[in-house]
Amino acid sequence: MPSKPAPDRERRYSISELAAEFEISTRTIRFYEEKGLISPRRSGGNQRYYDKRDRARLKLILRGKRFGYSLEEIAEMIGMADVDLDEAGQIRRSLAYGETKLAEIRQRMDELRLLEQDILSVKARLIARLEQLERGGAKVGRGRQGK
Amino acid sequence: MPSKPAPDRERRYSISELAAEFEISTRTIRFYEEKGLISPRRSGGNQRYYDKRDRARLKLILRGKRFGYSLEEIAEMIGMADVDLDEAGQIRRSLAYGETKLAEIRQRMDELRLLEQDILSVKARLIARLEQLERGGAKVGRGRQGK
DNA sequence: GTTACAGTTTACGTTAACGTCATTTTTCGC
DNA sequence: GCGAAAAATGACGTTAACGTAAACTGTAAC
Repeated sequence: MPSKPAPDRERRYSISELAAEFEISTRTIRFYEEKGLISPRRSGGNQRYYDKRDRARLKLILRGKRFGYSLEEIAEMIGMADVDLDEAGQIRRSLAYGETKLAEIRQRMDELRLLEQDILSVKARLIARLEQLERGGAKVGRGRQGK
Repeated sequence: MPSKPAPDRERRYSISELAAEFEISTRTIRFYEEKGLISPRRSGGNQRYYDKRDRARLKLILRGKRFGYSLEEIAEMIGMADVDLDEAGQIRRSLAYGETKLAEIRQRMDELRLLEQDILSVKARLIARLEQLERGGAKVGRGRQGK
């Protein structure tokens, strides 16, 4: 039985590498760190280095943002993903929190379906109107413009 | 054949009614109007009155927000929902725009599924750790805290 | 070693999306 | 017709989420 599984020389990312990959600024990444959302290690002369997990973390943050979560909310989510395993009680609490989030996500899915329906029905209306126009009909709507 | 289908006395909402229903402030609603997102009619002494369509509009705005769209982006979406039927060319353009949005929405759905997977996998890890704890095992993770 | 580029910290600036008065009108119940 | 509640308008304040500039340090190629 080998004493250690060999730490497997993990891939390291510089801040600008990640910035380029996710199309955000380095400032943004440092900002997330200020807010406690990521905590990369420093190498030699005080430079940040990101590993696989940090990268996944960043991905999660951006994904959360795309769904309208604030950084603070994301921090909570991550707090859950980050408990770094302590006490059983803590873990149970985190599991409960996770359930809440899952429920939220499922509701979001339903809402997305609704949004899709909204747009589809607008589409239908437009197509109908278009066909009417092509048949030479002329009719005016409410004519209220939001300019 | 009756000359007119009778305009069907539509339900009217005051600004505070809508604010209460959607749990936002009246200021917010007026703000959306400033930005051209809604344009309610005024009744008698200059007061805003919202009809069914305005209400649906507001709903759409809030839904959009929950998905991280900015008001400006939502305005675009709505621009589409609002063309108020002019020329056939315009309509075709709007239809194309709608297709883009639909594609976006479908991608969002995929992402939501990914987010769900993220959380589910965290959950699995936590449960595994919990069971280990209950069997009396003790092991420490990386122990990096983002405080 | 030096030069040029990438990274670090500090600090002030900016923008979107409202919040919060203060003041003036309207509306509504009596 | 009147007082209280609701609405309108205008103006300034606030917060989150970065942008931007300056001044310094580390790192990589030659």
